[in-house]
Amino acid sequence: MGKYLTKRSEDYSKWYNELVVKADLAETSAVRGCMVIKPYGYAIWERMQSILDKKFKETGHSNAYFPLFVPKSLFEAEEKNAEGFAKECAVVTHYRLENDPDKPGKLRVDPKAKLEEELIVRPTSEAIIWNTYKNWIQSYRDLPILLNQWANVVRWEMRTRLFLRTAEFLWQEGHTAHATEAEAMYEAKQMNQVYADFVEQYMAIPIIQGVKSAAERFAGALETYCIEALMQDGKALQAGTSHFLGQNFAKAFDVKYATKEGSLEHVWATSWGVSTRLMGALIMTHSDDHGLVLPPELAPHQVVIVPIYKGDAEREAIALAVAPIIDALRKKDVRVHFDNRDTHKPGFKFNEYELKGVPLRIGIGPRDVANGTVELARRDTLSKTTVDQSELVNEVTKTLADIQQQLFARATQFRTNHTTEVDDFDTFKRVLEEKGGFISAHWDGTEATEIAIKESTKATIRCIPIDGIEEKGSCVYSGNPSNKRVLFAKAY
RNA sequence: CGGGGUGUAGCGUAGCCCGGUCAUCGCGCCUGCUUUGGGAGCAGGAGGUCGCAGGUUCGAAUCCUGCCACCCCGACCA
Repeated sequence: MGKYLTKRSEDYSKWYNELVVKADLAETSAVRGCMVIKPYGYAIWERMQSILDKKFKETGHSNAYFPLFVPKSLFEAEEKNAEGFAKECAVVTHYRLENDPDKPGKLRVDPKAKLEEELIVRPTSEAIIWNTYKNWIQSYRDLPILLNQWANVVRWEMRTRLFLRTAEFLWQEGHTAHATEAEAMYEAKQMNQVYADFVEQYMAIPIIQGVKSAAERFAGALETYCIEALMQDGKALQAGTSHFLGQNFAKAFDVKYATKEGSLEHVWATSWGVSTRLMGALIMTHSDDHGLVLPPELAPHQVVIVPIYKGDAEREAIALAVAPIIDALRKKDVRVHFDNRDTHKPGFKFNEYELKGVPLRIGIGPRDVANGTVELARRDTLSKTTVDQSELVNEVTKTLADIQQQLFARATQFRTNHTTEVDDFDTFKRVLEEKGGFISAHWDGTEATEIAIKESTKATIRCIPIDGIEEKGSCVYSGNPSNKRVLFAKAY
């Protein structure tokens, strides 16, 4: 176990926070419940952004930007949405400070500068966007509108945690308007699939696609599609959601279009988003007691080269030997970093890059220069091999692909081992307590049962899997008939 | 917002019950020499309004009151 980290089994929560800080990803900000994302953490987020952005463009979307502030009257227009977020809104009430006459050198809020209407700092942008769409849509010719925005949002949570639940977070939110219900439904499902592909193929995190129960549904949605992942401590994490909003927002903001036939109809809507919470999923899925483990597809540096030398002469000789290696790797689009700092020893660097999760490390010293070899070390297995320099590029690209695949396989195996089919409530409680993970069980479909189970066990329905098999059974709690299993878990 | 806990150097901490050479130790940082294939060693050095504000006292990191911040557990949540 790494000497920087607390053993996971003892206190996962502390382990996670320490890891985030030690791996130089983020720290707690002076602002309550917010976080500072540090350069290394942000570099990972940028990789996610660029990959997702490309996928959004490929599915016909464009980026745009809408205001941070939402006038209260707009915010409250869609009642369910407003009610859902009301308890966690930051509100701007004034627009000016002045010198405090009682405390020299201090400022106070100028009471004369009270806003006539309060501004809500967006917790999500449906309201401000649909108020804008109203002006953009008159005819079926104006549809569909397929927009995404990269933005920050604020939700004044009671308790916060780096990456998983911060008062301010970064995300993307897609907001689309369609002429027909079928089109909007297709869009909502399509974007959930985009998320699923991204998280599995790039982040190497296996997910379950499903729909939310009514109680867990997004405020204002008719259907919420989601991807659910399982963390190493046996708790579930909602990694992304895509909502079919029906005509709720169109009705609330009076957005109608003229059909080909000349009638006026409300438009159909979707919204979908993933956030910096995905960083939390990444950390909690792959990391071990030596630190972060990054899948090669996301790692800002896929390979780090650490030189080993005594004195300036050796240092220069190794730099000369390294130069063609870097060139060859970059030609194959491998993101490679040569850490030639003279201020830290090799052993220190080895540990530093393990902590930061760099997938592959190349060590090269005088011995290697003489033999035409390098030492290649894998982060995921911590194994080391000696590789001929002539074979290096092939070996690196092959190994990176293998690491990507192995991480996914390992996480999938973990989830399989921690998914339990259960048919009676005593077993349900025992499995949840002793083993954790997903519990696949029959549910009678009522909110009353869902609430009762939650109150008794703290487990919630994470999703109703979309590829679930029809199967006759009886509800694990009420015994009433059910035709499909759903996934329960304790969640973040 | 309810319950519990913690605030001492950049980080982690001892001291607090029992007020008085107690501001302790480790990491990190700086300088020099030796080192460099898994977190270097030795020597020297810098760094602190003991969370903030009051109070008690001859004297407060220590006792009392109030406030603030953070962490954990609830409720809430991407």
